[in-house]
Amino acid sequence: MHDHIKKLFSSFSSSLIDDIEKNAVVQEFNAGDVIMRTGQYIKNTVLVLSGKIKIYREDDDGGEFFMYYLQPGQACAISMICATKNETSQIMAKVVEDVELVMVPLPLMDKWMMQHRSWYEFVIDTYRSRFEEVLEVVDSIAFRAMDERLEFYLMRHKDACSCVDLKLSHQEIATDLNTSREVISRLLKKLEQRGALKLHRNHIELLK
Amino acid sequence: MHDHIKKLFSSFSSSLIDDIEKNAVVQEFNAGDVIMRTGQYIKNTVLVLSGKIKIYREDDDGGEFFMYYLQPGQACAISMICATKNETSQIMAKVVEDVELVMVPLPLMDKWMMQHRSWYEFVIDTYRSRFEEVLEVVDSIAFRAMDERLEFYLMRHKDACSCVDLKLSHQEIATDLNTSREVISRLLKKLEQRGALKLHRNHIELLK
DNA sequence: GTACCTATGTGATAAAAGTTACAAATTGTG
DNA sequence: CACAATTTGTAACTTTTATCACATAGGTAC
Repeated sequence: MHDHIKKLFSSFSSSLIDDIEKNAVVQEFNAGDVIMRTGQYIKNTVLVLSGKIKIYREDDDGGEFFMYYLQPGQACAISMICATKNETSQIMAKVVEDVELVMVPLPLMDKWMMQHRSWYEFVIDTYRSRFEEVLEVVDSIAFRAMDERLEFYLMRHKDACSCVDLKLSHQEIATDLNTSREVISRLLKKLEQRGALKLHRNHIELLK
Repeated sequence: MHDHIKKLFSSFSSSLIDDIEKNAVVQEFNAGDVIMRTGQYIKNTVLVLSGKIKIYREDDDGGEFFMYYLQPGQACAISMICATKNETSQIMAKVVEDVELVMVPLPLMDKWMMQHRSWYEFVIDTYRSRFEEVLEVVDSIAFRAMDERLEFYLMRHKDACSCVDLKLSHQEIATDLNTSREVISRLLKKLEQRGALKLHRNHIELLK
C-alpha cells in the first residue's frame, strides 16, 4: 500500500505514510453506493485511492445539487473540517466509479496536524482548494443563467474525467443542476446547433 | 489592547495575545471603504475588533453577491486560507460600520499554528464555520426562488445586527442578491401584506 | 416656499425557466 | 421478433424574473 499512497499523495512524508498504514483501513464501494448522507455522523477522514465520487448538497424536499468531484489523490474536505467537533455531515456522497478509500479515524486526523508537517500542509491545501471551488460554484448560480451554468457543468466534468466523451444522461445533468430534464435537453440542442458538442444516447461528445 | 482581544477572542491563550500585541498592528477604516478587492494580494490575516464588514463575491461585469458578515470576534477565513501560498483575494470586503482591525502578517499566521494550540483551534473553527455558512448560501440560491432567498437574506441581517430594524434600501438588497430593485420592492410589499414586516423609508422593521 | 435628489410604487412587457403532455427513438429481455 | 423500459425530442402553457417607463413620496439645500 505504501507505494500506492506515495504515488497518489506525493507530498506525504514516509513517516506519515507509515502512520497511515498502521492506523487506517482501506474500504471499497461500488458505483451507485451512497457512502455518506446528510446528517450522518462523520467517523473518518477519507482519502481516495481510486475511483470517483460526486459530492452533493441536499435540500429538505429531496432536491440534489452537485458540488464537486472527489478523485484519486484527494481527500474529503468536509470530513476533515468536522474532525475536531463531533459533527454531522453537511453533504451527500455518491460513488460514480468503484472506489478504494483510506479511512483515517478522526482523532488521528487532528493529532497528525502537529506531528506531520506534510499532513498539515495537505489538509490546509485541501481546505483552500475546496473553498475556492465552492466559491466558483456560487458564482455560477449567483451570476449565470442556466445555459452558462450548463456549460460550466460540462467543463468541470470534462476536467474531472480528462476526456471529451461524457457519460451523462440529460436527466442526470438536470438532477445535478436542480432543474428539469426538458430544460437541459433544449439547452443541449442549442449547444449542438452551435457546434459545441454532439449528442448521443447516454453520452455527450464535447467538440470545443 | 490585551484585555480588548481577550474579551472578544476568549479562547486565545495569554501567550498568543502577547504575540499578537508584539507583531500585529491595529488599523481603522470607515464605513463605505472597500478594504479588499478581488484579485488583490493578501498580506495579512484580519481579526475584527469592532465594526462590521460585508464580504462579497464579484463577477466580471461588475455584479456583486453578498456572502456573509465579518463581525467583532471573527476573522477573515479567506485571509487565513491564502496564508501559505502567495495568493490573491477571491472576494471583496466592504466596511458597513467603522472598523478596527488587527492585521497579522501572513508568515506569523502559519507559524502560530504550531506554536499556539488556541490559534490552531481558532483557525480550524473559522474555516469550518465559514465553509458551512457558504454551503447554506449555496442552498439558498440552488434550491430557493427569490421570495425565499429574500427572507433568508433578511433573517441573516437580523442575526448580524441583533435587531429587528434593518437599515437597508431596496436597491442595496437587490445589489446584494444580484437582482433588480423592482423585484425586491414587489416581494417586500408581499411580505408586508403577509404581516412579516413593516416598510419605512431606508429601513425595514421585522415583525416575525 | 421651490428645486432637486433619492427612494419607493406600479403597470406593461419581454425573456427565462418550470410544467404538462405526449411522441419517437433506442436498448434490453424473454 | 414482440414488448417493456429508458432516453430523448418537442409543443403548448404557466410562472417567475428581468426590463422599461414613469408616477409618487420624503428629505435636503437654497
